[in-house]
Order: sequence, then structure tokens, then C-alpha cells
Amino acid sequence: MKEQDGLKHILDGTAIPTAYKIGYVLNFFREPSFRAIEAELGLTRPEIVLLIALNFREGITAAEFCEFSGHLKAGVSRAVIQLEKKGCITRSPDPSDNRRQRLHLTENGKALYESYIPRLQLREQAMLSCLSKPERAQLNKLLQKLADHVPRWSSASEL
Amino acid sequence: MKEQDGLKHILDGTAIPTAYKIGYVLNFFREPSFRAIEAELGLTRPEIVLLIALNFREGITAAEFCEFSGHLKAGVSRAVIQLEKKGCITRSPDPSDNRRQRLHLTENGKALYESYIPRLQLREQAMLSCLSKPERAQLNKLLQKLADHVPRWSSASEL
DNA sequence: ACAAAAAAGTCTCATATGAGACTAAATGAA
DNA sequence: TTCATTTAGTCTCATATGAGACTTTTTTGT
Repeated sequence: MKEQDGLKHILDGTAIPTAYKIGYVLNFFREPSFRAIEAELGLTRPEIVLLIALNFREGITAAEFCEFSGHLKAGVSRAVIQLEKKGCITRSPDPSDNRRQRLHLTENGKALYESYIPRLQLREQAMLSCLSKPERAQLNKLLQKLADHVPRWSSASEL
Repeated sequence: MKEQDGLKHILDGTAIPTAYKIGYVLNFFREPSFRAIEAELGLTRPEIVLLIALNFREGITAAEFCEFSGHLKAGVSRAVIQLEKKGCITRSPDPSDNRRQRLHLTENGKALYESYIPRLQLREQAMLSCLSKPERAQLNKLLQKLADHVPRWSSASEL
């Protein structure tokens, strides 16, 4: 069992300990959840996240979503086409730029979003249950800093 | 520009703010990096991470890697087969269980790992440059808690 | 004013990834 | 001890995803 215990310590043992830990946590949070949503509701990742984004802010464009999510435009384009086909969103031209389309959530889309988001919430709570309230606030603050800082480093080098 | 500004605030505006922020940060850190490694070195995600794991701990099995990474066994199996084919790892049977194979990094594998890990390190530093040293320590501690806690919530429900 | 470059969104093609089936070995229950 | 169940790893098939090409529109530079 020594080897197994050893691999447990991999979290602090890699050359990129913070990034590895973030990836580790997310591998166990997001990947299974998104797989389950896909199996159950037939939504791909960009579709899942786009519905979340549209629930937060009506009328965004695909390009805006790409910029603020890190998803690639081909996948987002597919998501938009599929969600429209499924009656979850509608599209309208942007009055100020003919290249752009504004995306709008339908009642069907809202209902779909409401079918999975409460469970994601519960899961997030479960994930965070090991932290005290002050610790959660701390984590949020630090993550907010990292996220705000993204434009500073994310284009500098992909590698 | 109001809409754009509004989407910027999505980080705290979703129903799963912490998970969303983690995913957001990782979308900008890991996804572009792994895509670049794949384009440059022909390594898939499980291959990239398996080399990292083997650099940390020699002789692990594919199943152990799956358990401690969140990667699925089919993908890991493929990674193992490919990395062996590329001369990056070798396999030996586990003396205590004939179903298992112990994985070993070759010199070629080490060289490959060394070709991308320093750049991932630099990128991690860039990502963390907005945090003070105490803040980094804090973040690591909180992430460690979340990670240690994974077995508690990750099997409870995928959704 | 015009041309070059960039941006927005869609499509095609190639490849990575997931689900499930499968075989063999090990474990657990009766 | 035997049998049912689980585990480890591989394979096939289906689907998600990424790269790059494309058309149209807009922006930028001369």
C-alpha cells in the first residue's frame, strides 16, 4: 500500500503543484457532472456552459461567450446551432454589427437550465463542505484574483 | 460596452460561483497548454498527465493513475499503449496481481517530460504572479483541503 | 478612398474521448 | 470449495472537440 499512499502525495509532488491541484479538483467535480448531463440531457460542454452564461446575461454574442469562458469558437458555434435547433435559444442580429448575433434564452432553455443547475449547486456545496465559511470566502477571493488576472497571462504563451 | 462588462461579472454571477471560477481559470490555463503540447509533441491529455505522474512516482499502475487523476480507464489504457509504442514507458507485470501492470518511465520518456514541464512551470508562475507569497500558500492549503476531501463527495453523485 | 487585415460565425475533416463490451484474474460470499 | 461478483486492462463504435478553411462584414492602415 506504500505506492498507493505515495501517489496520494502527488498533489504536492509535481512541478506544477497549484495547477495540478486545481486540475485534480476539477477533474472530479466538473468532468463527471458534465458527462452525466450529457448522458441525461444530451448537452455538450459548450451547451451546458452557454446556458449558464445566458441565464446570467441575456443577449450576449457567441464571441463574447468565447472570450469570457475560454471555449473555442467552433464548439460554441455548434452549441449555438444545436441549442437553437432544440428550441433553447433564439438568435437576433446585432444592430451595431452585422457579423454578430445576439443570443436569447427561451422558456424551454430556462427550463433545461433549471433541470441541471440545482444539482450542480448541491454538488458544489458538497465539494466545499470541508471548508469553513471564512475559508470559502478566502478561496473565492483568491480565485477571483486569479480570474481577473487571466487576460494578463493567458495570451502571453500557451505553453 | 455594458454587456461586455456585464459578462465580466459572470464569475460571481452564476449559481455555482466557486466551481465556475475554478473552471474558468483552468480553461485558460490547462486547455491552451495541453492543446499546444498536443500540437507540438503529439501527446494526448492522459499521456501528458501520466508522464507527470510517473515522474513523481515510478512503477504505478494504470488503475492507480485513474484513481488519483480522475482520468477514465479507456483513455489511460490508450495513453499507456501509445507511450510504450513511442518508447516513453515500459510495462512489467505486478508480482502480486497478474491483472496489473507496473509502468516505468524510460530515458526517452523523461526527456519528453522535461521538454514541456519547465514551460508549464513558467506558465503556472505567470498565473500565480498576481498573488502574494502568503496568498499562494493560502490557496495551496485550501486546494489541498478540497483535494483531500474529493473521495468524500466525488462518488456521492455525479450530478 | 482603397486595400489589407481582422473579426464573426459556419463548415469539413481529423482526432481525441467516452460508453460499453470483452477476457482474464482476483476477491468475496455462500 | 465453488460460484458470483468485482477488478484490470484492451478493444470497438459513436460522438465530442479542435484545426483550419471559408464567406461576409468591419476595422485599420496607407
